[in-house]
Amino acid sequence: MKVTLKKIAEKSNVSVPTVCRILKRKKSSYNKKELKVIKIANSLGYPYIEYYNQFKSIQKIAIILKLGTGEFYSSLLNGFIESSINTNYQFNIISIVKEKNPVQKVIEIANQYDGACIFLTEFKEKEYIKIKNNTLNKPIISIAPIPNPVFNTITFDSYRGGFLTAKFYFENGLNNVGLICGPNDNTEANNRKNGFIDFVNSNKSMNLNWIYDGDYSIESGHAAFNDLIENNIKKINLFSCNDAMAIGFIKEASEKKVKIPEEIKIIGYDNLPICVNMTPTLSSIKTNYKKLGKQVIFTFDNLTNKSLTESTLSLIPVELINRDSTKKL
Amino acid sequence: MKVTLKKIAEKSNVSVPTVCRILKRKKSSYNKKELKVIKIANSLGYPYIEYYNQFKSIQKIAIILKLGTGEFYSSLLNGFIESSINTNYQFNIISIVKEKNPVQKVIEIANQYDGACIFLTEFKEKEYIKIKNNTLNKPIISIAPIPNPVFNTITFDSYRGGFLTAKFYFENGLNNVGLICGPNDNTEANNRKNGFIDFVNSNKSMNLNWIYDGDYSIESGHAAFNDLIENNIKKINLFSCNDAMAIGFIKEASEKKVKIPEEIKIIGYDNLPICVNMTPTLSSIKTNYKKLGKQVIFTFDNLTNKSLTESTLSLIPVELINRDSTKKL
DNA sequence: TTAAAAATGAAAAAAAATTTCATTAATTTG
DNA sequence: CAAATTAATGAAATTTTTTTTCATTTTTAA
Repeated sequence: MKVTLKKIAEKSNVSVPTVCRILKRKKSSYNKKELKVIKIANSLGYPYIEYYNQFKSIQKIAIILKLGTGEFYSSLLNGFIESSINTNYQFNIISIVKEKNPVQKVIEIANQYDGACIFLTEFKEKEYIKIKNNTLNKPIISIAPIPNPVFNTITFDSYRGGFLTAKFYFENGLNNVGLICGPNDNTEANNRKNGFIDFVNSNKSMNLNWIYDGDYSIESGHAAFNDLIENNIKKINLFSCNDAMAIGFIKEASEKKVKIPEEIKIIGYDNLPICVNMTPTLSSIKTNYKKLGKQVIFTFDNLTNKSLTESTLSLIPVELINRDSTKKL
Repeated sequence: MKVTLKKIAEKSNVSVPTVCRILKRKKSSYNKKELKVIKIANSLGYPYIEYYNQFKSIQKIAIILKLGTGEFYSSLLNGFIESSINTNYQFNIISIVKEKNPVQKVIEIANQYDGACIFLTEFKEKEYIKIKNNTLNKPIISIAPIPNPVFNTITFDSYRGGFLTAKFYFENGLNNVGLICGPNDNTEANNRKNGFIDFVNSNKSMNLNWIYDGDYSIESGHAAFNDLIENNIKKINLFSCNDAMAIGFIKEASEKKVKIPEEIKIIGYDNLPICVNMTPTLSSIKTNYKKLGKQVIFTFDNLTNKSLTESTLSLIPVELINRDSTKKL
């Protein structure tokens, strides 16, 4: 049923004109009676309440992702939230898992908010186009890269991250390298891998002697170590495409008494807080999610203020943090 | 400006009556033209659109917390999200940090959603009462315990967790115990501590030989270890009120070549995924956040279906997971 | 090709919101 | 403390918005 002033008036024991006046008048402070009427109107769901519109400068943005366990998600979300402090943006984190129709769900959510920031690595061009066509006028940003971005995309320079890792080994005379890949349908994981491989291939002195296909999980880090041993490789310098797999790898190595960094060196990706509380501490590629969030907010400002332009791809730089897992001996 | 059918009609090149008919009619499927009108109405912010009301069975609940880094938050949120799969509830995670007036912020957020679930450990009775008085009719649940709950509160049986830990040491003949506390203004942390202390005090054979005041951070785990060494304690069985401090403690012990569990045994709290990927693996109190989420949803169902009753306190049981950090030698 | 059904917009009707205005209540001033 | 001023209120009138009626047009089905 539609909410009318009449109903609000009845509930609050004042006349319709009084309700009308209270709800449409903008004031800096409201007395008890006015607040009572406003509350009743709000609880009935009356849509035109100036009192609430006064605070409406805040943009509610949906951060849509597939949440999982592990420190990565806390770091990601925490950086994002930090970037929104003292801005007009309020980030609402919404996790979609096991949805029959995730595209439809994203469309519904985006339409309910003032904008959306999507981090769904399994979406491809087709899915994004469908979202775009059904969310007219909503500012939408993606933070998961795809080869041909439909929306403005802001992501880390993953290729550069992989590249820096290989470069580090090269510059330290460590030419015998190996790679633990992430999910191969994940563009970002592929970029990390490609940056590493491209550097190695461009330097004749370097040799990529082992590759393992992981899936970003700690368990695939365990499996990676066991695969390495089965292949009888004793000394190697590794790049794990995320920290979780590196953590699993180190745990397994520690149990099997294989020494890191003496025998095997390893560099992870994400620079999770746990990196400094492992033994050995884990070298990793640092991605600054607060920086990413700031760029997202900057882009939202441009999207809402100006007209929608072509979808650009912004790459936030990353850096290698050198710790004990790659210590020189 | 108020959105009227006239404006929608102008934008979509149809007459006012046609717009009216499209927006008020409930249908199972809509043709292209109808969808166009609905989209324009929606983009202009017209509030009475049946199309959207059809999906409105979904309850949007705000999960309000102070997000931080570390695996704990991922585990918490992930359990919550999992519990909402295939229900009528959509959880929206909103982190409030560095707010000048967090109480006012919570009130605003709660009023914008169909309900709220608050996890703000620094709030006390006074704050909750203010929230209650300004969010008439909104179902609100707290998952942070306070001594005298204002809202329905659902939380883990932290006291029991501490109790179980002490009991475990006692049953294994380990009577020389110590404690790393959490923030002392945090009711839940105090409950964990009290459960442990109360069991120890009720058993004359047990001795609480060392207490350290931590703050839940990894760093305070480092500090705790150094304090233990300064006090010249070599052998002890510890309960750390969360995993993060236990992780910091173990890291510091490993650097200083103090062996766990040979010299010191330690049990954490939260059972984070990292527990099984540390060396040694960390014994911990397991809190099942999916269970907690299910109970929250169950309570929401009761709050919305029936009238608001007194605020009850539900305690979800916890269990001790025994791993290498407390291994018998 | 024709008949029936559906969709449309002009006009009318109904409903809702807003303004006017006289009355009453509250506050300020002498 | 009383008079004067100001503010708040609701009935009635007015305006705006929504909804229905109905004749016409368009689409679909036979």
